[in-house]
Amino acid sequence: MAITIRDVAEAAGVSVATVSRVANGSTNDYPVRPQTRERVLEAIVRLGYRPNDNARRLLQKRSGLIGILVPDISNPYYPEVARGIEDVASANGFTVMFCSTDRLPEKAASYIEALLLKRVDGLVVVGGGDEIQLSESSVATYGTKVVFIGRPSKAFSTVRIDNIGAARDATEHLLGLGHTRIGFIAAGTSSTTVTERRRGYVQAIEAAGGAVDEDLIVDGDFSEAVGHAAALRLLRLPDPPTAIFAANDRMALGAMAAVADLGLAVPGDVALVGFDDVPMSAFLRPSLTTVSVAAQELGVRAMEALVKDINGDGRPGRRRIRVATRLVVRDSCGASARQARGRASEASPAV
Amino acid sequence: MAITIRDVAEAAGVSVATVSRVANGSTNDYPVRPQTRERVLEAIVRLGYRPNDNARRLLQKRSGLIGILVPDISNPYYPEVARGIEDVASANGFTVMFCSTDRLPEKAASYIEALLLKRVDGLVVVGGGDEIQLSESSVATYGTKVVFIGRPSKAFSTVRIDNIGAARDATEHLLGLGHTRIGFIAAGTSSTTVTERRRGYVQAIEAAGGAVDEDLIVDGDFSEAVGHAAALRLLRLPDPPTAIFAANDRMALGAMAAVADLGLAVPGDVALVGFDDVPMSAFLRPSLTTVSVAAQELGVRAMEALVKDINGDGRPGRRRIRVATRLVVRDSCGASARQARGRASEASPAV
DNA sequence: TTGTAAGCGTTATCAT
DNA sequence: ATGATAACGCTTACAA
Repeated sequence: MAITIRDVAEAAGVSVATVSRVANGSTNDYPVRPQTRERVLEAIVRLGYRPNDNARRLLQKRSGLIGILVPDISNPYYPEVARGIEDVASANGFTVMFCSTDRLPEKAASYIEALLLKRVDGLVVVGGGDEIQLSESSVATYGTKVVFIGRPSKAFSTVRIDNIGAARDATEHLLGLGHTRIGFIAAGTSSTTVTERRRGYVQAIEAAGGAVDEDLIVDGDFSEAVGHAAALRLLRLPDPPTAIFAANDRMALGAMAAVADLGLAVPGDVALVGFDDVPMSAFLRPSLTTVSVAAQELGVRAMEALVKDINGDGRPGRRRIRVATRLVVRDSCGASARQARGRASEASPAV
Repeated sequence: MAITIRDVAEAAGVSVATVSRVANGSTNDYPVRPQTRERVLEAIVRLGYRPNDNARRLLQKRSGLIGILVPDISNPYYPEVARGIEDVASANGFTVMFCSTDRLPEKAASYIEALLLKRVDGLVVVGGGDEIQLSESSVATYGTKVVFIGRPSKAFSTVRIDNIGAARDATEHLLGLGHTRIGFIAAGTSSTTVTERRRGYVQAIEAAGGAVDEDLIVDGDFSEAVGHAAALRLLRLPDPPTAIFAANDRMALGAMAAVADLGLAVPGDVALVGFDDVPMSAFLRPSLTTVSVAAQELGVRAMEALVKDINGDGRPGRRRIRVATRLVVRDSCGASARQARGRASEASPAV
């Protein structure tokens, strides 16, 4: 039904081999007489011919495909990571397939299966938790190279941030501001990202000689709604926290709303710190103090490692790549309280 | 190098045809003796065999692939649309390839080319502007079915919202609240989405007997940063607007920050209305009044149309599908000013 | 410089 | 119920 290489060959009066040679002119500098090349090119354009990628990939070892598995496409953090991956992938001639598991085991499994079926050359698994089951052997069968971002693994290469250290820093920052009761809004227990951030939180408190009050740690997922509910619960405690550390920015936004809904102020009544530094966070008012993770860089580093593994002729290196984080101190934590206070009081008389 | 159907056949002591039959047991109820099937299945599992999708697709007419082109993956609106597409795509056995053009013509062109090369069965183009050049003929060559979401087309099916009407409603809402000077933060001129929203804004003002002040219309892209800058410019005008209508929620967030940065209050000094109703908007304080567009439904409807076109045996219908929008009145416009005021004053005495 | 032909890994058609 | 074998559309030795 569609235009094939044979149609072009016939139209140009040459063999299919010649057509193939000029069609791949970019990657292949096989000698073809200019005049012939011209004729073939003309036929290609006239007929609108495009080589069938399936056929082409069939006899090459590579599919040229990279699969990306993210837990939740609606979290603005993941698109940033994806962009980093995407940039270096396309720079290296790979096409990216982006799949969101919604943290559902069945969806994750079916995507992994589909990607393996498609013989992706590489697989990037970003975050997520137990829902993702990826055996080393299943991936090894077809030599698929794998790299994890933000999740641990003994078997595969990983690109990670120091969640524990970053969370400890954030918590210490709050501690340093004089807070002793600091709430922590976690996000499930399945994801190591969160358990690590939680550990950092605990470490900081214990290092400061404090005792961890389990009432101050409340579970969530990663959404605004749950952050809102969690903060509400925290703030209605008999002895509520004076600061809240949320495991991600979206939940921090929810928490910020909860504080306002209770007639309280950030950071005056409740100091707030998030995690991720998604684009919106700088534009909240008060602007959100948060841990900046250079999401795009995570993607870049991961894909760079993948490209090396794919092009490399042996078994993949089990790389352990670390990307630095940075606590971005803005207004929500109260460290710059004077300025924030100033702004707020300016606002009051107006209307 | 990898396990092929022949390896399995040999291991199980059967022909490749038999292996193929049991490997496709799900879609194919060809009779195979249970005992034989068992043996083959065992070999498949033991060897970790997975049929090569390229080879398989090569002799079927369909690729089973759907391409999605979005302008900007970091805008939380698009992932919602993508999820709608994704859901019905996978329910119908299609795999989705998600591509973000970043509004760059070269990126768009190269993605389109790659998707056509891959013989995607369907292509969903979401939003975007001039950067996307898609000729009817290039797509027709391989029978690729196309549907546009939120962008007009004579040639292809479209799923759209009534941008003009929705923007008019939003503006009229502001007008009804007593505002006469209403700023509009646009977002480039290339996207019809924005030109239409702008037209609705203009229509509402003119219908109310007002004159459109070009100074009150300021250009932007779709980001928070630009919304912030645009609002700043608007509010520093000699005769600043008392209300601002932003062409999307991210810019509205930026505008909200700008208002606060000038020591003013939303909605007291400046009423604010956005467009999209992304998840965050309900959790801003004041919560953002915005036009809810049911992004997911857009995706669902588009993909449903695509599935019909792909399965349908003829040329695709040029469908014109409309999805309703709804103005979600929250606090930022001041319509529920009393409550909002109440909350704010509760907040003041606290610390 | 160009053409011929042998695969690539499947599925589908036809025998058996 | 099972097995040969011919495609599918392409690239690439190898021949010419």
